[in-house]
Amino acid sequence: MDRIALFNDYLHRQGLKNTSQRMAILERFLRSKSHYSTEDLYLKLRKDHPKIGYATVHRTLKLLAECGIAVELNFGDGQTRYEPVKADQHHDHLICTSCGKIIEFSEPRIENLQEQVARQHDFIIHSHRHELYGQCAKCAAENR
Amino acid sequence: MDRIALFNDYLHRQGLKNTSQRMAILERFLRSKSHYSTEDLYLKLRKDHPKIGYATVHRTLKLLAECGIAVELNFGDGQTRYEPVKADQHHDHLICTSCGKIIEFSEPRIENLQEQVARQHDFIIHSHRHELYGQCAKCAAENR
DNA sequence: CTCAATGCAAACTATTTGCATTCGA
DNA sequence: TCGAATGCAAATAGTTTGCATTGAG
Repeated sequence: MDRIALFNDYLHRQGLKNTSQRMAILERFLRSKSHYSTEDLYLKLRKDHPKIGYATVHRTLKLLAECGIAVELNFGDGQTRYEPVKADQHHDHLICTSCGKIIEFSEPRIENLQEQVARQHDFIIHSHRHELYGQCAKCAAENR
Repeated sequence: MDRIALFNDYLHRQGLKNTSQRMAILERFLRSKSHYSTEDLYLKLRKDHPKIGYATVHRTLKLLAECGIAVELNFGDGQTRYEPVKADQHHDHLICTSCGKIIEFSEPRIENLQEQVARQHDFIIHSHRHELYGQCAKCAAENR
């Protein structure tokens, strides 16, 4: 089941409605390569769908996060970002604090260790956030 | 050098001044066992120092973060929290999304893997954030 | 038809800032 | 004395909400 079907399914189960706005937002969101703040996505959508309001984008992103299609990310700059969940390839982030570049990484050995830690504390992990902040090669070279 | 001396030193190097408010804030902050939001700390301080303003607490916490005495934490609830850095024992967090309980953990093997990942991407890590969200044993039992 | 969704503007919340006054060095 | 710090109030920024209208089922 693809994510569009999954969303429709979720809406139906919750007694919510499938609107053209929601579809447009989801569709555009899924095409994203990077991380969208509500505003980013709102601005992108304006081009093809100038009538979609900011609040609708915001509410739809919340919905997508609820049903597991999106994850909320918070890099500490006071902006919440959303990114499509790829069930098959979980990843975390390296964030360059100089240029803002975001690199994705995934490291199964870290995930394993997380599970070990959780078990030690009788804790059941539902999600996690793992971000490494620093400088990318380019910025490190420039600031020399 | 303890952290009070370290702060004084930092202030002096930056041409800033050591005030009674800053000392009171630092002192109270260091006694904290948990994580303070600006407001938390402001309220605690009101008892003994009713004249200290919110903005001063906020600005001092920023200063403490700058000089490495505090770290900013962001658990995604829209509140920035600060916690004293313990140079000797870095740790990350397990956060119960049911009761809000926060458990600290540290796992050197994860830190090592982080370094490996960074190296692979020509990245220099300055700091990181690693949080595991889920349910603690108690909440998991209750919600059954 | 009915109730959820939308779009707009207004409300909120946490954070940050401007400024007159106070105070440390 | 001089510039930094303070406390207050006001400004911002991001997020969320109320409500009249629209539209899906």
